[in-house]
Amino acid sequence: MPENSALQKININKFQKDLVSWYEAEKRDLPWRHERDPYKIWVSEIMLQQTRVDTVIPYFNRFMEQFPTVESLAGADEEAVMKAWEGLGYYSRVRNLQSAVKEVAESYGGVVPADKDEFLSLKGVGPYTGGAVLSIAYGLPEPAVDGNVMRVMSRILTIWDDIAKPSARKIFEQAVRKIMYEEDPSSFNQALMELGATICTPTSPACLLCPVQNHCQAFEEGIQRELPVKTKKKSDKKIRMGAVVLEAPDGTVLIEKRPSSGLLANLWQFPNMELPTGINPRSALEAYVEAEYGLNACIQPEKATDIIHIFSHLTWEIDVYIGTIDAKTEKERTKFVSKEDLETYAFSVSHQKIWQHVKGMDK
DNA sequence: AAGGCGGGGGA
DNA sequence: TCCCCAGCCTT
Repeated sequence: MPENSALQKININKFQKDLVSWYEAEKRDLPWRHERDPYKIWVSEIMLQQTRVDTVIPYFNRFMEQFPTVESLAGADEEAVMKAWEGLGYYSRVRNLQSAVKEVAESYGGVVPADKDEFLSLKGVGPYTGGAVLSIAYGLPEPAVDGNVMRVMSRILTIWDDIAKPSARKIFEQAVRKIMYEEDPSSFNQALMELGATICTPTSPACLLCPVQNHCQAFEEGIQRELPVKTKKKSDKKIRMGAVVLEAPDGTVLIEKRPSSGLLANLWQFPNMELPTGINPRSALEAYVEAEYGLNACIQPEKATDIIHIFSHLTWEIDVYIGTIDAKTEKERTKFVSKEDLETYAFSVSHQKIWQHVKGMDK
């Protein structure tokens, strides 16, 4: 909680008016801003978690064409839903979303609950998403504290808590509650986020264009660049991977579905392994294919390409090989698919790149 | 409280 | 390079 003095310096009524009138005049035209359907607002908020607006827009439009209602998503084929999310990242979001939507269909008669406890109990709905949907779709005066809001509020009120710590969120939620514009919580919450996204940016905020400059205590003291306080995360790990595209005599290719939990859960991939140091990747892969799939692989000696893939917490360096197998034995999570069908499966981006490269070699 | 979980764009 | 993005879940 900011000290009382910080909050008391704010003329709350004027702050609300300056912020919301700026928002009404300047807000970006975004697809979900044409919608009132709580389901559609909800989907947009899930997609927007840790994901930029420009990235989300085409995914949102396609998703709404494919799954326009609670019922359509609740009844949709899981593979089709994963394919619609392919490339967007954080795939547990869509698994949880479909699970939650099914619960809405079954337990709430298909109506997204407007009750805070009920909505927050759904899978994948946390404090931010809960506040966002309840305020935007139902007009409830709940805070929706994301990274933008913490940055904006830390500057307005000079809040020095470390926003990297989970405990900080409650500080900002309480601050937002105290200045909440009860007449229009939807516009107020979205205005705080819009300000953070377009004016009150992390580095070099555009304070001279800011509609609430007069209310900003960091600007008054000239310390807007020192806020918010955020500790750095540790550097990431590097992992060397070997992957192989194996073709059967009939021209089909072996793919495998990843485990149902963990990194890139339920996405499809080519056979791959973490490479032990000091061992020939080709022979390591042949032994792996034999042990894992019971298949006798003949892998070309030269690697086809290598791919660097950077996640937020680790890096894969993938050596890619191609080869052939003489038999087709499918196991529980493997499939042999034709080259035309392959692109109907949802792959991680790194393995999409593997296929793009191998496909191009055929010419 | 800390770490896993994707991918891309901007400084 | 590093940061950060309309965060949530598990441990």
